[in-house]
Amino acid sequence: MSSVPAAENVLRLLTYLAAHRRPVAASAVARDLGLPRSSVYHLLAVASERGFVVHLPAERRYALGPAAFELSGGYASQQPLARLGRPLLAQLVDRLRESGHLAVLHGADVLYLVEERAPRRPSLVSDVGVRLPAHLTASGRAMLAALSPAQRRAAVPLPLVTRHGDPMSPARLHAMLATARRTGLAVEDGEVTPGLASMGVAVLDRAGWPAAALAITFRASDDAPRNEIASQLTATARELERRLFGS
Amino acid sequence: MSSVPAAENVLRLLTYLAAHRRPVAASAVARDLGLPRSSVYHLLAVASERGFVVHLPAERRYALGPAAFELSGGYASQQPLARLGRPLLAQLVDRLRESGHLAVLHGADVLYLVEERAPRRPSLVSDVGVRLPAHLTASGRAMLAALSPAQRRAAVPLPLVTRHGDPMSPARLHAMLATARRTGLAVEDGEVTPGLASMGVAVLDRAGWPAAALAITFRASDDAPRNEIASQLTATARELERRLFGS
DNA sequence: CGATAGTGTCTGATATCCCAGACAATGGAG
DNA sequence: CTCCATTGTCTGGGATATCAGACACTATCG
Repeated sequence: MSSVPAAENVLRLLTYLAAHRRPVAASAVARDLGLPRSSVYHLLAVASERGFVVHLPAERRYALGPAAFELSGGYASQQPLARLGRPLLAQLVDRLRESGHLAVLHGADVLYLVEERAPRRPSLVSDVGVRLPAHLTASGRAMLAALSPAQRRAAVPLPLVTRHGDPMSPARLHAMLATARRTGLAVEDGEVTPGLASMGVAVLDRAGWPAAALAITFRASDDAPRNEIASQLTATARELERRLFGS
Repeated sequence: MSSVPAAENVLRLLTYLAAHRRPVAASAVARDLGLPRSSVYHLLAVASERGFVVHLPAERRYALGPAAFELSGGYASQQPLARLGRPLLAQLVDRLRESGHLAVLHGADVLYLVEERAPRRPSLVSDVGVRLPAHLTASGRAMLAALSPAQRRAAVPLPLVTRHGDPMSPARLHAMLATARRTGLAVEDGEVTPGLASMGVAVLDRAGWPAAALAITFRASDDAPRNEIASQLTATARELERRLFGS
């Protein structure tokens, strides 16, 4: 425990609320975070005053407030990745008429920073600010492929499971990542959303570390223009690297 | 000051970082938040451990981290507005081929929750998680128009200024809001971004309070299909009301 | 290069925050 | 309706978090 426990606990509270798809009861917070109930009320009170939490008295529950949401705007401004990546991704999506996103690796997951939806395409499961396990997504695989073996071991938790909780073979992931390393392209086909496939390309920094990945999501049909997508996606990732890191 | 000052201060820290477009030095945090320097380092340390802040040693500055960004995903999930509004806005944007957004009123500002960019349209100034003064935007005007006079007085700070810092007449805003009230439509023309205009319609709850506004941004030319935009926008706002609040 | 200002880390005494617990209010089930 | 569980609010003493300050390190400027 840190030297500023109240500060740490309020951050744990926000993280907890963000992980829940529904507003949460104070007693659940106390139980799940292992904090005294009265302390939780204090934290909720101060977080409410500051706009990070809203109390829903009718439901006797708490949810994140506008100030929590607003951090995303600040993050996006401070992060060159999102700021420089967005217009490039927008152009790519306009050209290909398929939806795309920019994601970063965060622990064992990918975190989606930018999403560009193409016309007549559904909103993606990869909503901004949402996480998915890296090993299940094209973006995640592209980035994992670019890590050193030690980094990869640290990033990927065992045992591996699919999106539905079934076991997944490490050898299968290993083979996919080897292919991604060789071709520069990572793929995902129907594993996140049936009927949809994705291609991902890592955006590497000067040290070869995957700072991000760009991906395009398309219908998994036989006539999908995979070669076109692959070459445009790769060119866009290279351009983003150039803008971010110089070349 | 609250009964949990460390919790409050770490939230103030996050708010401060979110308000800065660039990473920030610890000494600036201490100075501007009026906190002891050593306390700031403690807060930054715990926020870093929890992923809410990242330290950029090369610049000797601090920025928001991925956990801060991730709160936006949680917020969007918990908020029916964003969840139910996004697909409706997506359809509207696909139909009109113009970009649109969904915003809420927060203090004197609008806060953008959802943005849908149309093909070949620029990324909007109204990036998600960003604020603009309500009185300058179509969404904000639509919502201000729907407030009671007392609520409006509380929401709109005087003196009014334009985006470039010039004075703006309260009588002019008053006239615009009266028109918006009469027609159900609020407009903004070149004031946020030269050459671009927006139309906004408020989404009212059962008590007639503006829970949100939908807006469409388009080129401010004489041949813009304003009537088409107006009727589609209004229909979408009514549908969102129906889905959120029943009718 | 040296001087200076700023950054980061650490310390410890004392003021204050945190926790356990009590009580009031509310909601739901039988 | 009563009973019980849950939610929300409040209290106060002792453990500990906080603040002022010291020191080491780093970057910049003349």
